[in-house]
Amino acid sequence: MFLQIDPANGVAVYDQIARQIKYAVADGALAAGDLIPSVRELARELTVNPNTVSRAYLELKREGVVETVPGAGMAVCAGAKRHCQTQRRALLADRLRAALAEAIQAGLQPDQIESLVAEQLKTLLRHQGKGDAR
Amino acid sequence: MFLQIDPANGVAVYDQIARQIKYAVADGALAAGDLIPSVRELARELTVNPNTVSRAYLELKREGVVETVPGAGMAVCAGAKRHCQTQRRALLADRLRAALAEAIQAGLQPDQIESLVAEQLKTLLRHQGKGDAR
Amino acid sequence: MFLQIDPANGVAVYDQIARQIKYAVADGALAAGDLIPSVRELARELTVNPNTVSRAYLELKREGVVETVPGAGMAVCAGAKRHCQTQRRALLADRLRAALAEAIQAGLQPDQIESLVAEQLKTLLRHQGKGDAR
Amino acid sequence: MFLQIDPANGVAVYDQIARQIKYAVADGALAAGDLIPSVRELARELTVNPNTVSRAYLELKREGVVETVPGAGMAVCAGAKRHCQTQRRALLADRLRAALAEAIQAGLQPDQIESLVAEQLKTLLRHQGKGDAR
DNA sequence: GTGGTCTAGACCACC
DNA sequence: GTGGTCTAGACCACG
Repeated sequence: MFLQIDPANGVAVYDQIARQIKYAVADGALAAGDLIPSVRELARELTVNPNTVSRAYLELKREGVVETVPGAGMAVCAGAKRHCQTQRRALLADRLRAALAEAIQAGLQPDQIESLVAEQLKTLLRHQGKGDAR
Repeated sequence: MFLQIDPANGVAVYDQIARQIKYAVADGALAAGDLIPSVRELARELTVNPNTVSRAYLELKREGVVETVPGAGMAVCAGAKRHCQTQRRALLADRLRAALAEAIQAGLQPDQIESLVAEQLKTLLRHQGKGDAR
Repeated sequence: MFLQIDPANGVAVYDQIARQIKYAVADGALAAGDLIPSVRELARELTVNPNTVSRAYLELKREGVVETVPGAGMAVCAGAKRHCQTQRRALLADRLRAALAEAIQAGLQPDQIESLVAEQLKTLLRHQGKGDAR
Repeated sequence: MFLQIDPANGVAVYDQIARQIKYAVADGALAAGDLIPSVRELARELTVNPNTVSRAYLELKREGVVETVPGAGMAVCAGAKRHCQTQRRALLADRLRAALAEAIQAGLQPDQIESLVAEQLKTLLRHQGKGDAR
């Protein structure tokens, strides 16, 4: 599977898993009806405890992104794509807003903030262009 | 004092306190030699556990932002302003980078990200212009 | 056949099958000596794993509701009707008791519970009267 | 605390805990702002693993019934009472409807169902009146 | 094979 | 003291 987990990220592992699967659904990489990897399989692949994967899947089920198909595994729900797209945008907007708000509150001027954003974005895109092109 | 603490922020309370004091120093709101509030006073004002304030002050002392002035309290160190400005930039850059990195990893295109940033920034500045200009 | 299976029902599929067949026997829709569908046939019809149907039939055989007729298939036993009627009453009483017990434990007053029951029953009967009268 | 857990209930222990706390909130036994027992304390009291309690609390938090107060524990949220009352009614109505629907589908006549309900309810109330009067 | 639940015990940050 | 996360390993029902 296509997940990249960083255990020392601050963000909980189960959350990283859930989020990236939601992103995959939003992106169309996972379509309605597709089975996601089994708990044990993904746990093995990420070298993570099955409970951790299970918790991520629980979260996804709770949000209506996947449903369990008895005996088969867990499959992406019908209306999940739209839900994930909406949520993705809201989530990212929130995070950005929080970061920008702190910059403002810290006394940075708008042009300073803009240059900071531009700089970070450029760096990230360069890095991604080089090695991270999955 | 001029601090705004949100206990349900994700960010630890002690960290919010320390950070906002550093921002004040970076901004010149607190100048070298100025006394910061006593632990007990600030704790009462923020309705926060004194231990929490204490930990924030410990952090500030460790970083050389403030120093104990026997018999008086704690005062902003000489030279702290430059240090705080540098660190402020680094802190904010980190937060911004994290948010932008997630947007990239979520599959958003650079132009989508830029428009998201611009939108959020505009909203924040408008709000701040009106009432929130503390 | 006349079975309606809901795989996401909480109740196990094999149990739904076994129960509905017993209900049919209790009701007289299946009489002593009648052949029930073959495992493979019913499995195909319900788009369910043959093992699942098999398990349901095993349960029915174990309870003495059906018996294997060599060379023919499985037939409803003599005397099964009475047994099924008794068991049907017990099964349904159990389910009702569980639901009512939870209502009591949730702090609802007896009259509140009664009105809830009456309301649900009325709705169900109206719906069944219209289209769902299979 | 006032919880009664039956580990052999079919219903998951964590679910029993979460439900009964929600019922307590709906009933007013727990008011907004009240701290619920700590994970470890309740685990000890119910002789259950702390993880199980934790999972129940996670569920409650997710539903907006409680929120964590850093360093203090978990407290009932402001609007929780109404939410819990609404949900309690919906939940119980669902369970009743399901039980009644099965009775109808099993071929019972409305008057048979009514007598079944009345009988079970009477038994339950008598039992509760005798020993279960917590 | 699948998911779901539970136990036991550990480590962490925060207050 | 508090909650949050993770690991490890077990048992269960279901298909």
